[in-house]
Amino acid sequence: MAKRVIAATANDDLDARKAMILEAVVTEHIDTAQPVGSSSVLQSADLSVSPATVRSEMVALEREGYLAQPHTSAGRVPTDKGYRYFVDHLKAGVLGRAQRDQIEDFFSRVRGEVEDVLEQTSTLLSQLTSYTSVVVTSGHTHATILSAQLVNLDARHHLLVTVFSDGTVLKHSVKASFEASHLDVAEASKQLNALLLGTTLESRVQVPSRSDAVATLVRESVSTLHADVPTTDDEQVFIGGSARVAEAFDGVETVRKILSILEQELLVVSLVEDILQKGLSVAIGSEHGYEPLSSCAVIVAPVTIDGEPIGAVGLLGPTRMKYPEAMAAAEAVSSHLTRHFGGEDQGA
Amino acid sequence: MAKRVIAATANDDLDARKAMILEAVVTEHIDTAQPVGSSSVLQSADLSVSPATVRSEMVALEREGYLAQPHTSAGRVPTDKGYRYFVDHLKAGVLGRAQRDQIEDFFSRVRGEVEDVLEQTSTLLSQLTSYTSVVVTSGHTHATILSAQLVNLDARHHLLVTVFSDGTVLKHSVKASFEASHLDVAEASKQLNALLLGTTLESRVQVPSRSDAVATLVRESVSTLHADVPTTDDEQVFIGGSARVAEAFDGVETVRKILSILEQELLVVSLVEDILQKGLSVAIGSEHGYEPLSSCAVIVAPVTIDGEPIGAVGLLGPTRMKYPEAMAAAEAVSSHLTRHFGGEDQGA
DNA sequence: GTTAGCACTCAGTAGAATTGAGTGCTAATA
DNA sequence: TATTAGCACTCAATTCTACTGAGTGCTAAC
Repeated sequence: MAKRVIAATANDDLDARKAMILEAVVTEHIDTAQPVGSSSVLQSADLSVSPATVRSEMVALEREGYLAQPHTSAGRVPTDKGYRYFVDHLKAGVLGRAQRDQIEDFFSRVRGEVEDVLEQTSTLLSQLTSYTSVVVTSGHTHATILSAQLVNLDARHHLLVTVFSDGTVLKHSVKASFEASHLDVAEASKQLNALLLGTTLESRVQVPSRSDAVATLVRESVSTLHADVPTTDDEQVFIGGSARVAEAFDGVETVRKILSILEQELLVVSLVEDILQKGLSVAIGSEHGYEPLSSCAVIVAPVTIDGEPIGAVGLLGPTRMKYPEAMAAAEAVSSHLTRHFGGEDQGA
Repeated sequence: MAKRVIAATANDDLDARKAMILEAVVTEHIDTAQPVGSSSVLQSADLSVSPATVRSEMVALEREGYLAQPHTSAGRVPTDKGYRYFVDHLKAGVLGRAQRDQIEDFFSRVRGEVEDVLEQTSTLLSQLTSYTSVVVTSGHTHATILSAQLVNLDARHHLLVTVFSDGTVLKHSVKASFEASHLDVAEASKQLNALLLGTTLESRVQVPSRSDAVATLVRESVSTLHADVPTTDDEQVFIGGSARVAEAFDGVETVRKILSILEQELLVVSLVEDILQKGLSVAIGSEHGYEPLSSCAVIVAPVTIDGEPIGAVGLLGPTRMKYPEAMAAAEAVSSHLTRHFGGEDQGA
């Protein structure tokens, strides 16, 4: 009875041999998707012990929650905790020469609007890894307005077009409460530009309180603009390789569930942001709070400008995903993106 | 030998009884996804004949290519040709009360930018039908420019923001070949606006040939703007309910293939446009030229403004999809959309 | 032209037997 | 005390067989 004093759950570190065995199980299982038995462990790890020893170690690993057994007479499968240990003790993964080249090549070629670049990046990342990729941009609430312009569509409909310092352009249709003349709209446009120049979406601006047509237009425009912020925050989501979901997971129902989650962009954004906020770069199984995704692992890497986070790239795969490669790819792409948007200037 | 003179493949119409049998097989198969036997035909169609008679009719229908037999001792399954006949002889499908209400409700509520409306419409259509929906807008090459503005980002980078009569806003980053002063940019902006006002993306405009900074900026801006047209034509694609693919088709590989096709937006656009061009509202199996989608049926319905096609809504499902409901839904939504963008004005 | 009757076909299912990968336990060993 | 060989045991997966039954095509009679 007194024996049970040894290693409970407190100690998070495994002795060398257990660690090797765990690693062997994880890599093997990632490779084959099959439960791993004691003898296959011996083939991949070079331990000079017998299967029996490995078995007893595996019993211990199972007791400590790193491994699990699908059924009595099967090999072991890593638990989320097992994967976590594996990921935490990963030596910085290397990227294949080919992939490195592909990334270099991509970033030396891309041109065009930010949105296009991000969309293509998403495809790239997915091709690199064979997992579904996600590229999100956080709202540009910090960007300042470079230009605001009110364009007349018809008698009561106008379009407020705002250009931000980060190059994004927002449009908002403004339905006026009255019919305004072209001249009024032009004047309102001028005033809006002056008023909003240099402010951010979160700034409070002093709107004119007069009740004439122009002032009313200005007020209505500003309130339309600011009303938008709390709801959407204007994040954007680009998903690449959603078809990969069908490869990586089995079971129609699982595939359906994951796809339908990917369709909900807001959810994807908050998922990614949650993970980043927790300071993780990988969320395995249910480490993020979303049970519907508990059979997934999500890798994220932030994209920054001047140290400020402006978005993130992510990968979504099964918990048995190829962490080293996938993490390396995500990191490489995110840092290239960071560089791309930071030092913008290598174009012809 | 001389007997074989009767009905070859020429005649496209079936006698009443064959038609009833075919219809019974199609509806039954759509319902159950199973091959349909002679006796179940008799249950759904009210023919006062024996199974044996039905069988011999089915042999004929098979010979003429409307039905097929998965294997000798199974019931019959409709061929694409069978579905085609079914669809062509469909009495105008009715929409359920609930769905009608849902559509009404949706269109009475939607607000906001065109893009948002279309995206939500796509979701709506998918929910209505449980199929994957596609909403595409054809390029707005016919829309005229209401406003063009050049905004200074940094020394050499400018953003050309164009507002079109249809409410779309385009942005193009212009990399200048030299550093321009703020004043030059402002002047160029003014000239661009004057120059482009009222033109379309396809118009030829007379650019200034002087070699000063402003004129060069103008030239570079215009060429950037026009360079964009032939490649992208600026169609947009909104896909709703891609998760439905996993429900509607079985076989991981099929699902994967279809998903990966849906990811290629250009392909989707041309698919939809091809079908419309052929004057079809449904393309069954390989009636469109895309073999990868030969297990699908695609329903399309155009969206117009003043008779001009400005886009389309579509549904993608298995060939055994619920044509009457799906077609009715697509039509209802497309006509609501048409009305929504035509008579824009029911807002508060 | 229609139908009853019948032999036939063949996917699907269920059960039984077999296989084999892998385990846990125990007793011997270093 | 840690390791190991040996062995009985477990249980998913596979294979085989037999059987079922839905559905056919054909033929001969109506």
